[in-house]
Amino acid sequence: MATSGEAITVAPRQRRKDAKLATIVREAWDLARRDGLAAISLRDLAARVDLRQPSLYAYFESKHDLYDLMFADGYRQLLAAAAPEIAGDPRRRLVEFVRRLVQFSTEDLVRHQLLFQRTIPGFEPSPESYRLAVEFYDLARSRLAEVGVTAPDDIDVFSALVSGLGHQQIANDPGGDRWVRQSERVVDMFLADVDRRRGANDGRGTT
Amino acid sequence: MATSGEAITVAPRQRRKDAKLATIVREAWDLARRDGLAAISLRDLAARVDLRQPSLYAYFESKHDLYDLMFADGYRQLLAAAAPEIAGDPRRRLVEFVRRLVQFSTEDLVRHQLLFQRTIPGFEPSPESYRLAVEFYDLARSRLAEVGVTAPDDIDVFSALVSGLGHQQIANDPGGDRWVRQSERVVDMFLADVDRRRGANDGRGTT
DNA sequence: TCCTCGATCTATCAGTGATAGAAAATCTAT
DNA sequence: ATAGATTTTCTATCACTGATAGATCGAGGA
Repeated sequence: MATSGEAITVAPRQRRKDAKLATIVREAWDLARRDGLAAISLRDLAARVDLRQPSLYAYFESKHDLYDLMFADGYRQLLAAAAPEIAGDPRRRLVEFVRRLVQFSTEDLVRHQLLFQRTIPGFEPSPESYRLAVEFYDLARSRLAEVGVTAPDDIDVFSALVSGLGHQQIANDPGGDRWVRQSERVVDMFLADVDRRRGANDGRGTT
Repeated sequence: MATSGEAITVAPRQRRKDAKLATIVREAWDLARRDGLAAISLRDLAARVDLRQPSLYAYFESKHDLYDLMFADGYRQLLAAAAPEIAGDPRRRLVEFVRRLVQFSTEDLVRHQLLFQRTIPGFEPSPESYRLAVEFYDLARSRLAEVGVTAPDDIDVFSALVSGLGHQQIANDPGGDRWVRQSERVVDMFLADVDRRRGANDGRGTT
């Protein structure tokens, strides 16, 4: 009675605030998609959630703080898109993982900019938000480990391949699949290279 | 006398204006590197070139137009960095070409953002500036043709590899060489993949 | 029922890009 | 050399931005 009483009485205010904050973040994404990430107007945003502009500061401390909320939200979306288990052998799991990442990039330009490009002057994710990013990179590393890739250089090269596919896709064929469909080829190319180098110095390759 | 007279009399005004415009663009890059691309203040910029803010509008029509001048300037820098001839066989020439591109990206974050990322809301390069970008991509295509790569899919994959190296380098190791030094490996990986696929359908690969 | 404190408001600030129109500087031609 | 024309720069101002101060309102707990 005592504990549940406390929890319930504290809840309603906090619950409404959390719900409204979620609405704010959702509308902020919508505005960003319409006008551009840096062009979000707090007055526009406030109007969309039935508030005046200064009232927003009850939900975040600054515009950068709003970007931080969106950053964390974006990485949660990424984890939700990338984490679900995939059936099949490790190679196939890696291919599908890559395909999901490139697909994720192409779905939302401004989300891609906020998560993967340093596009807002002065913005840096908070430690709490950054933890979500690290969580994602750990997930990627584990997918790679499943196919036996653990060397830092190999991981660096792999990260470049994936980010390159995503970047080209969104920059030159937004909404299409011109680079998404290269996912399997690029993974095979990468795995063949790792194999070839593991097979060792047969003359070319590493100097 | 007549023609040279005309040319000389018209020149001084235009020459001074061109020189001042060059100064403005140079100072704009400097401000962008300090404060961020989107955070350039026209009043700050004007103060640096001994003008008041409205006077800048004699040199460009809007802030987007300033970005366009910087965009063109950036691609001229890229062409200057990438175009010089390279000695050696085609493969070596391609490796060095890629190394130069990745190096170019890492040298200047905001330049990379303006040239390769759609970071300024609403900004699109003018046809005249875009022509410089096309010129660069033609140069890249010719380097690829030298090693026998002309298929659109191959070019797409190559572009993803290079942009991925540049992106990771500037995002995660600005000023360093963690991805720059993977240039040769990535080119060899790519060429081996093209060869392997040219060697044809030995069971895996294309479906 | 009172009263506290959280939520929202109005009013205002300095700074932004952009425009209008006056003043100053420079070149051209008589 | 001087008058006229043109270019360049200026001051003053606009609407809009993110942010802050302080008053007002309203729901929750005693």
